[in-house]
Amino acid sequence: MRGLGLCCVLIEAGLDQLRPNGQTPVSQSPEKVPARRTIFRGNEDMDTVPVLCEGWAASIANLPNGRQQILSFILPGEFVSSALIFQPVLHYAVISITELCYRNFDRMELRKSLLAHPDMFEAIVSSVVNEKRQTDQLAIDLGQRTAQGRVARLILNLWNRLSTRGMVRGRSFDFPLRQTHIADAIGITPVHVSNVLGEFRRSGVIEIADRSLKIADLERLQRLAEQ
Amino acid sequence: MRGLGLCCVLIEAGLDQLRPNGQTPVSQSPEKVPARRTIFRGNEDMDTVPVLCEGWAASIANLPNGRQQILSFILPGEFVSSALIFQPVLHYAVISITELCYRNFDRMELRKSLLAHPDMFEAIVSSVVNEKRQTDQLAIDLGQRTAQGRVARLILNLWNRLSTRGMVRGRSFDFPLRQTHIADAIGITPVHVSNVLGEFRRSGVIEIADRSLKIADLERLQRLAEQ
DNA sequence: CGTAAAATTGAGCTGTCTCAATCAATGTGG
DNA sequence: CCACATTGATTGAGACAGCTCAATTTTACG
Repeated sequence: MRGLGLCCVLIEAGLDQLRPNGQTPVSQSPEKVPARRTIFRGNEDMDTVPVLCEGWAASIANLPNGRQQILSFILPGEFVSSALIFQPVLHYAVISITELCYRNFDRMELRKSLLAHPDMFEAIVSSVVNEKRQTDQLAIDLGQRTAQGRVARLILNLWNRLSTRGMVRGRSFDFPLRQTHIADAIGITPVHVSNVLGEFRRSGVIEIADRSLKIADLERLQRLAEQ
Repeated sequence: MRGLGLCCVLIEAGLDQLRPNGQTPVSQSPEKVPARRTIFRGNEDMDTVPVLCEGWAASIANLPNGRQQILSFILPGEFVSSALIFQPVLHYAVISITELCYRNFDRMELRKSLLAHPDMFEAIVSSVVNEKRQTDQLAIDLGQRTAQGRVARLILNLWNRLSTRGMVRGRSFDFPLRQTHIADAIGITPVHVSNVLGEFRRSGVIEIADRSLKIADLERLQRLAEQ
């Protein structure tokens, strides 16, 4: 494990431009978490940088009025928050969606090897920038698109991200989200999520069964995503 | 100017933890732009990093369907996009709101001095992280808040950011935004912006005159911002 | 197997939108 | 510096997307 830990995870993370030749930081042993738990509370001081190894998680903002907004779904290989590499504060809560496993890396150790390995530095930077772009895209969707457009884009977004990780089977993939997750992610009611997914299903755009989603009509889904 | 350029701008940027003792990168001469122009088109390759010196700008996403979302208002001293320091692509368009002035820094030169000056590195990193937090906050507002909450929060947000730059007079400040800017920023119609601002004005929460905004009842505005 | 959580469906309501008309402010050329 | 043209703001009426509340069915889980 020593000297391999981060390397593996970062390559899993799709950061394959990274090929460290020297020592790399090691993680503590992996942590397992059951589905549907709060892993981190939000506004916590953290001196480690957690990376998801298996399962799905979400980062989520809890508002004083009881509402909540999911800011991102976290997929295997991704940092829980790449900002943690640079600042020791986790701003939002993190919940597990499925059963999952993550590893903690020591931030100080990580930062040292960042400066030592330029390609690692680039890999991390591009992960920070990607995270920012995803959030920009979320804001655009929430500000300008209809419920149907948002649902369609969420599905396509997950499909694309899972594709690059080899986690799809053609146009089908594991889809562990509850409709409440979707609702909190795209800013509409669970009831309305059900309506929209119902339309999509009845009109033959998608098929959902056994926590698995199939894109039955990609073109139509893409057209819906323009709304 | 030589050796002073970036230093000044970065201190203007509120990054006052920065106190470089050696050489610092220099900017090209400042560019002036009239109000209401497109400064950058979006999806452009850029090998400079622009920093706003005077005036207000906004970064804005143009959707194929004609709609647009303002992702951030850019105030004097701020980077147009801090991601540009690390990647040579500007993802979204930038428009001038008022007449303004900005400076271009050479990215390569900037990066070199980043690595040479650790406190400069920290300053830049915290500006990247701040930008991310602002976007997260935008997504939360768009996903979970009513029109009134969004308008109230936008006003408070601008007031806070201008305060740290000494650009307020008590609870009044220059407010060059048109209602269409507000509409595009918070994802509602210009018509509805007018309605909400009208309510706020009639109920004595704010006063607007001569492109200047006064927070007349801060507590009430903060309560409205909870919605 | 039983209980809790999630999804579906329906009825009625409301916040925000669209369209449109009017009025005020801002900018421009003669 | 005025007259006109353009852009921005206000107001109203009607429409609709998405919400709330609630009842029922289905699925998941200990």
